[in-house]
Amino acid sequence: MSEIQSLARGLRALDILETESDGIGITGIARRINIDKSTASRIMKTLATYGYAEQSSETRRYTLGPRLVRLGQSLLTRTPLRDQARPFLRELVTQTQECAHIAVRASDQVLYLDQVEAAATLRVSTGVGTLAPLHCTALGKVLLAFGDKDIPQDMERHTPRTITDVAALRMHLEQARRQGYAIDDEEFNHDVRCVAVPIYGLDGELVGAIGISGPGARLTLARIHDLAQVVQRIGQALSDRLAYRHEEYAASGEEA
Amino acid sequence: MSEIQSLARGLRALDILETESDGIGITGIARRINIDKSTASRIMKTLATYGYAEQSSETRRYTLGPRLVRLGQSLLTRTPLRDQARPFLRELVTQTQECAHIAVRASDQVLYLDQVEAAATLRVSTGVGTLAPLHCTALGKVLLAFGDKDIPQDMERHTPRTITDVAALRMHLEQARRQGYAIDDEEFNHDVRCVAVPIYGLDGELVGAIGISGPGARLTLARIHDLAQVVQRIGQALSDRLAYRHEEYAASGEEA
DNA sequence: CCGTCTTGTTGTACAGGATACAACCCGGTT
DNA sequence: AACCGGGTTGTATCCTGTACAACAAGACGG
Repeated sequence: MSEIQSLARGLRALDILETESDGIGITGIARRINIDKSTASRIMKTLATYGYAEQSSETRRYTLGPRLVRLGQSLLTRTPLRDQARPFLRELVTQTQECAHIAVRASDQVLYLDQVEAAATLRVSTGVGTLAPLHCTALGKVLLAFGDKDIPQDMERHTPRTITDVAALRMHLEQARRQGYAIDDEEFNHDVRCVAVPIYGLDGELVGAIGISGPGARLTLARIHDLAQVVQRIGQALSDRLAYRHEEYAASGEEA
Repeated sequence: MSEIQSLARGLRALDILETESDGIGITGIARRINIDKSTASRIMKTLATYGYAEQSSETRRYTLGPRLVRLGQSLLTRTPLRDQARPFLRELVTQTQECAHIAVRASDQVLYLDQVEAAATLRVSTGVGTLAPLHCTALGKVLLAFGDKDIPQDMERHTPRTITDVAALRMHLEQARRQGYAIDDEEFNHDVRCVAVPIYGLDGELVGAIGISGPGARLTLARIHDLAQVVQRIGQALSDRLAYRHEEYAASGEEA
């Protein structure tokens, strides 16, 4: 009633296409979402006519369509944050030799907007566009601690160290707020630690988070608190930059 | 009959969201696609539950959802071409001082996978993910001339110089094939010229095109034929690299 | 503070459209 | 030629998407 079936099926089909990088046929899709192949055929045809899917003319198999590139790109570049942050991410990598990430909040998850990878062979790489939980990532905890929205209900456990108790998390966030940064001590992935700090916009409101992550052996707890200073400094610089840009806007855009 | 109405409406809604960067309300969407607001409400709710749209909890307005970032990114990174090509694009920019692009064919259009911008103040910038016609762009004509698929039927006119006659285009492509590169002489945008060459994969099949574009004043017809040599050299280097990489893959057998 | 207007959500009855089944087509294989 | 797996197209049925209306919640202006 409140969810439109055929639309939902089309979206699920897109989800399936994402997992099948070599393309998938009508029959395969029909099986995966338990519908008749004739229905699947019409769904895919509709997706194709709007550019959301594409059908190879020879193998007849479907893949993701070019339209999605544009939509995704449009969303990424929409927030000026991403472009502004790039040089700061790079600086972070050269100073720490670890991978740097920037993320914003998307409903009840962390959305990774961009990353710059470190040169080390062993490194932590999170794909751009990845969604991760708020309660067990450094970036996510920053968004919780320094933002005004509340904590999501379900705190799924990912490792033995994941904080799954609301009260415990609340105290943890309080500490993060005091020290100005949040860390993830193998709470999401085994053997991966992260530090992150908030990024503020022009009016002092939280717009995102920036941080680094690396393998536990290299990013020990002792070292991570040292590196936190570096991350804080660069996060502050980025926030300053964002505020500065805005005044430019305000000055030049006044008469329009 | 062959197109599923409610799915199509959902996709059109996404298209609309792309144009409305500040978000748009239910009523606005309903107006734009001529349906009742109750229907629009349910469509948007479905899109939101699957992450394709997102509703601000305070303004109630909808924007594009985080899911799309991932899908778009997945499609872009799917083809290893893009990552491989980046350094070559950069090299092209330093050698020519013009913007460089890489593109592949997506059904009957050119899909711009990536670009590197030149330093010049006056420059030609085409957004990543942009779709353009095949018959009046240098990249597109390369894909036609060196590929095995046929010429699309409708050749829309964009400038006075656009080639709109099939026979004329066929001859034009024949010439491009002979000289090894294609040019766009203000056939798509006024005062913009481009040169492009094919990129071949491991088995010698066409995988894409790479080229540069710039303002007509700087990229004169005389100069463009000189620069074609540079583009050809770099295109060749990229093709070699792709072939080489493939043998690496086969040898090392990359992990999941 | 109260009407009024706009905007979003939810019930509900109806009919229009999505669905499943079957027939058909097309390439590849035996 | 017969067979088989996979895709497309008709068609009748009934489900589901749709429009209308009522409701809720702000936003405004008097």
